[in-house]
This record gives sequence, C-alpha cells and structure tokens, in this order.
Amino acid sequence: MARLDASRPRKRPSQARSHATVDAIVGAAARILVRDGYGAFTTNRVADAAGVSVGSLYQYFPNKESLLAELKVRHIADLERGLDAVMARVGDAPLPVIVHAVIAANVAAHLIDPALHRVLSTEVPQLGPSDASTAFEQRTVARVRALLTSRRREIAVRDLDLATYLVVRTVEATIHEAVVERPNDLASGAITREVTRLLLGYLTVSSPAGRGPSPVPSASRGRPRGRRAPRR
Amino acid sequence: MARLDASRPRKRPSQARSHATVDAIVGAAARILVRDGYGAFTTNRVADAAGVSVGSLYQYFPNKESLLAELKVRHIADLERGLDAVMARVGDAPLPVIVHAVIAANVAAHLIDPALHRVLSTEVPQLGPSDASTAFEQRTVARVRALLTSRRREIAVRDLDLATYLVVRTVEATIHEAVVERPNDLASGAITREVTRLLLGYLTVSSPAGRGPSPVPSASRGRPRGRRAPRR
DNA sequence: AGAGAATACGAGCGATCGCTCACATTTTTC
DNA sequence: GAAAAATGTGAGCGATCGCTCGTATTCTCT
Repeated sequence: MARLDASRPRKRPSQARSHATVDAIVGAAARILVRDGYGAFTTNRVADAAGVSVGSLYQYFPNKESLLAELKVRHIADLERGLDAVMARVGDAPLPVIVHAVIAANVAAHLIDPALHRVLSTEVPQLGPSDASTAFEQRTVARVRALLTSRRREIAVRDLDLATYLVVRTVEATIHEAVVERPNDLASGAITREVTRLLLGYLTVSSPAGRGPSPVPSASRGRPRGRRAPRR
Repeated sequence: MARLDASRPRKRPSQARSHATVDAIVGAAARILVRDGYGAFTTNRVADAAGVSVGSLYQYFPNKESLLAELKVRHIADLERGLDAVMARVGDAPLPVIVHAVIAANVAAHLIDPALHRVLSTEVPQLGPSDASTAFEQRTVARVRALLTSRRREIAVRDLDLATYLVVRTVEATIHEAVVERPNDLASGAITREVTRLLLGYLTVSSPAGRGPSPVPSASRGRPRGRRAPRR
C-alpha cells in the first residue's frame, strides 16, 4: 500500500553532480536497449554501463519500470520538438504543402534515434494507459484531427475521426518500418513523396477509382464477410 | 556445440496421448500470453496452466524459445489459410474488387485471435531472421508484389517495389491497430471500405491532387529537405 | 502377462534478477 | 571547520527463472 508513483523519480536531484548521474543512467539505459535489446536490460547492467552503482540508480528511480518511463519521456520530447515547430510554421499554406511538410517532419523525427525508437515501440512492454507513448499518440491524433477539421471543406471523407485514424496510422507505420526496411527510400525522399500522394488522394478525391460508378461493393457477395469460421 | 535447432520440437510425439499434451502446452502458452503478457510467460507457469509438468514441456520443446516459435507458426498458419483461399479465388476480377477482397480477408484474419495477434506482434521479442513472422511477411510481400505486377498497366506508380511496401504496411497497420482502437469501424466494414479507397486512389490515380500543376514542391523552401526526388 | 518403449512427473540446481541497506564520500550550510 | 545534508557504494537477500534428471506411470507389442 501507499505505493510510490512508479513512473516518477523518487528523489529530485539538486546538485549538478546528481544531474550528471541521472543523465548517465538514462544514457546507459538507451545504449543497452539499443545494443543488446530489452532482454539484457537489467538494472545492474545499466548501472555498470553508466559507471555508477546500483544503489545510485535506485536513489533516483524507484524501480526498473520508472527508468524505462523516463527514457520514453525524454525520447518523445525529442521527437515532439521538431513536430511542434513544423506544425506551428505551416499555418495556412495550401493543403498539399501542409501534408507534405508534416510527413517530412515525421520522417525527420524518425531519423533522430531510429534504433532506440524501434526498440521502444516494438520490444519494450507498454506501461499501461499512463505510458508516455500513449499520451503522445493522443496528442498526435488531436493535432491531426484539428488540422483536418480546419480544412474540412477541402476534404472529401465521410467520417473525419476515421480519416484521422487512418492518416495517423499510415504515416507512422510506413515511416517507422521504412527506417530499417527501406532506408534508401527514406533518405531520398521517395517515401515522403509517395505517402504524401497516398494521403492527398485519399483526403481530397471523392470518387475511389477514376472509372465506373460503384466499383467496390458486391465483391464478396457470396458469404458474410464478418467473422469467418472461428477456429478452435 | 552441436546445438539443437532451437525452433523445433526435440522429440516427435508418436502416441495420441503426447499429441494432446503438446496441444495443451501450446494452448496454455497462448492463454498465458494473452491474459498475463509476455512478462508472465514462464515455462513453469505454462506447464501448470496446461495441467502438465515442466518435465513434459521440455520433452517436446528444447527451450522456451522453441515453444514461442511453435506458437507463432500455428497462429500464422491459421491466418494464412484464409488469405490463401481469397487470393486463389479472386483470379482476374477487376482491380477494385481484388483490392477490396484482399483487405476484407486481412480484416477477417485479424479477427481470428486478435488478442494473441497483438501480443505476438508487439510484446514478444523477435527470434531473428528465422522467425516465422519474418517468413510470413516475406511471403505476403511476394504475393502483393505479384498481384501488382500482373496488373501493371492499370497501376500508376513509378516504383512497384515501393508501392508494394506501402500497400502491405498500410493494410497491416491500419487493420492491426483497429482491432483494439476502432473495433466498431472494423466490424461495420468502414475500415475495409476506407482502406480500399485509400489504396485504389494511390494505385490508379496518377496526379496527386486533382488540382493545379505541381502542388507539392517548394513547401519547405527555407531549409533543404534531404535530397530532392531526382526527376527522371 | 511381461518386457521394453514412450510418456509424465516434480523437486530442486545453478544462475540471474530487482532491489535494499549499512556505510563511505562529497558538498552545503552556518 | 564541524555538523548536516546530499550523494555514492556494492555485497548480498529473497524471489524467480530456465531447465535437468532420477523416478514413476502408461502404452505397445508379442
């Protein structure tokens, strides 16, 4: 009972010396996660790599989880700085320009520390609804949602919430995986260009394909396409 | 040295009894992963939940990793069954029909065991290049790539490889996250409809936005935004 | 029925983990 | 410069982990 908030440092450092210690610990944590993976992420090892004793680590982080949380917070703050700057700068430019700029900013964000980003988002267990990445995700959705709303008349989608979801997920997924799978296309700008085209087409063109009246439906007419035969 | 292949059962079961044991173990493994997460995935616990002793577990799986591998193989086999069936059935239907059917099949696949799928793809560490999900990913890319190639004339993209990548990632990411974030839109078919529209627009429409000549460039004029797309 | 093969059991070994605590060292305060 | 506060140390505790191995049970075959 009376449990400490597991996601906050147990003691606020006051001297410059301890600030350096905390930074060394967080830095070592990132280094170990990137180089050896989450399986090797132990508090003893982190302390070693930071050139500090385990005791010092536990003076500032009540448990392993909180160290992970702090690392996430710092990394996300790094990402968000660039995104905020771009969002503030684009203002009332034409929609294609805005979309392109936002995507380019996301690409830039993913190039800040790609290896760490990958580990944090694929190997590290989520810390529940209070997780920093969850909050970041929500802010991102809100930002995109506000942007789309302000251009509502130029946008040809039925459900703006759904469109927001699709845009956010598509941008994140395509760029994130491209960091390891298609680094050349990322660096050349090809990813930015194509994703921009992908989203602009979706957001601004009403008729799906340029041809025929109602091309999609009646595809899987024969059977209900809900849940298929539930196995086991 | 002379290490066993960590991803294969150490002994082929021959009696019906042992087959049941193996199934019970794999089933319990899935149940624990889904209910308690990867952190609680210990061989002792799995054996307990399967109503079997640890010794029996290690009679068929040389280590914890191999149990995880077998679980992945079985789950992916479940997914792939439905996808193969649809791919074989669509044949030479119009492109919009094919795209819609493939996406619908992916939605159906994600509804087979959503919770397990989520844990396997977000919390469980990858087992290296021999991982079953890596092989599955490669087969998926090859399938989509073949499909796009066979309709090359209808498709208005420069780089077919890049387009394949974008299609695969977009479909997977939007559907996968929708399972937990937008279950209603998944069930109603809204996701299927919108993703179909998104991809068809990208694949078949050449000009980005319907308006103006060259809408995108000169967006972030102030600073270089990486190498510009080399005009052919 | 009896023997050998296949299967199942589970106490417990060695390793490692997260974390504590009694104590040493450095910095600040007065 | 001495007391107090802040910071740093690391051996080691209790828990848990992956996994082994000697033994008990069940099946197959003749």
